[in-house]
Amino acid sequence: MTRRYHHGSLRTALIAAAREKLRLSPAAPLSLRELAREVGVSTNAPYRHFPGKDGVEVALVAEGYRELTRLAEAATATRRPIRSLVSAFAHFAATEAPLLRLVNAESFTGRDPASEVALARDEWFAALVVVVEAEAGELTAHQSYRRAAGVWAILLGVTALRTHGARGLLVEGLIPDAESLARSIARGG
Amino acid sequence: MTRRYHHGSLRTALIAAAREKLRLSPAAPLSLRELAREVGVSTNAPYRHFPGKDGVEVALVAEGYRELTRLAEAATATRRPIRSLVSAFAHFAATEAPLLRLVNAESFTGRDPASEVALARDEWFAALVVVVEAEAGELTAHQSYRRAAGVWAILLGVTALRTHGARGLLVEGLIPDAESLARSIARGG
DNA sequence: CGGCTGATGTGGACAGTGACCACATACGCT
DNA sequence: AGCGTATGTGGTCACTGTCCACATCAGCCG
Repeated sequence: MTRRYHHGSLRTALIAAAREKLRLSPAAPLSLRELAREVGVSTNAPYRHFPGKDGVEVALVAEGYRELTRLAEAATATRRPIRSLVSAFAHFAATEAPLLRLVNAESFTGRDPASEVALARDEWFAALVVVVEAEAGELTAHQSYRRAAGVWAILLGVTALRTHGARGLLVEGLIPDAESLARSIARGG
Repeated sequence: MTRRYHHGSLRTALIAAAREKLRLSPAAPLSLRELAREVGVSTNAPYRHFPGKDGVEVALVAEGYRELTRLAEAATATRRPIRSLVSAFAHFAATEAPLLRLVNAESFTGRDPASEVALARDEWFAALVVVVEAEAGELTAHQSYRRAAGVWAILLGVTALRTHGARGLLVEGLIPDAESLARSIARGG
C-alpha cells in the first residue's frame, strides 16, 4: 500500500473516523490517539487540523447541526413539512443518537457567537423557522420564531424521553406523539 | 487536625465533592483522583465505595432524579401543581445545570431496570404522574401516564433550549412558555 | 529546472488519569 | 481479648492529551 507521508484529507478522515467510533460504541470517551491510529497517522498529526481534542468534538457538533439543517430544508419542500421534519428527526435521533447527545451536551462550547457551532446552530434554527412558515403560512417574525422554538423543544424533549424514558413509558403508545404536538405548536394552536 | 484513618462517610463526602466540582466548573471531566485529594483521602479509597469512576457518575444521576422527585412531590401539595413544578424545575435547571446535563446524558447507564438510576428515574416519573393528576383530577392510568410523559418532554425540551438556544432565542420572550404548554398537556388540551 | 518556505506529519517526552495489586489499619462482633 | 472484614494506602501499569524539536513534502518564485 502506498502510504504517503501526507494524508491529503486528514481532517475529513478524522471526523469520519470519529463518527464511526461514535456509532459503534456510543459510550465513547473518543480518544484522539485512537482516531489517529485508526486513520493510520501519527499521534500528533491531528493537532495540525484541530486545536485539540475538544476541537474535534466541536467539529462534530457543528456537523450534526448542519445535517439537521439539511433535514429541515428537505422537510420544507414536502407537502406536510412538520410531519416530514418530525419523522426525519426521529430517524436521525435513532441512527445517530450519540452524535445528537453530543450536540445536546454542547452547552459549554459555542458560547462565542462567532464560533462554528453557533453559526451552524443558528442556521438550523433559521431552517426550522422556514419549516414552521411552510406549515402555517405567513407569520410575523415574532410568531414564527416563537413557534419554531416550541417545535425545537418538542423535538428535543420527545427524543430525550425516547432514549431514556422511565420503564412504564417504553410500553407502546405512551411516548407523546411528537408530530401532533409539533404541528399544533407550529399552527399556533 | 485529627485525620482519622477511616473517614467515616467517604461515600457521601465524595458525592458532595463531585457536586461541588460540577457546580464550580461545569465543563468538568470529573477526575476521581482529584475528588479523592479534595476529600483528603488516598487515590484508591474511592474504589471501596464505587465500582469505578462511572459509579460516581451513576450515583450523581440517581441523586439528581431523587431531587427532582422531591421537587415534584412538593409541587403536588400546592394549589397550582403544574405551575409550581415548572418553576421549581426551572430553578433546579438554572442552579444545577451540569447535574441535569449529566442526568440527561445517561442514556447508556441505567439500562438495567434494576439499577439505582432506573429506580430513581421511575420514582421521578411516578411523582410526575401524581402531579398531573393533582392538576387534572381523576384520570385513567393510560391518560395520566401519557400526559406525564408529555410534561416531562416539555420540561426537558424547554430547559435544553434555554441552555443552548440559537442566538435569536435569547432575546426576551421567545423561549416557549413551559408553564402554559405543560398545563395544557396535563389537562388534556 | 532548482531551491526555498510553509504546511503537514513524526518521534520523543511529560504530567495526569483510571484501574488493579498486595499490604496496612481499624472497626465491630463474639 | 481476639479475630474477621470493611476500609484506606502505596506502588504500578497502560493509556491519554498536549507540547517540543525535527523530518518530509508541496507548491511557488526565480
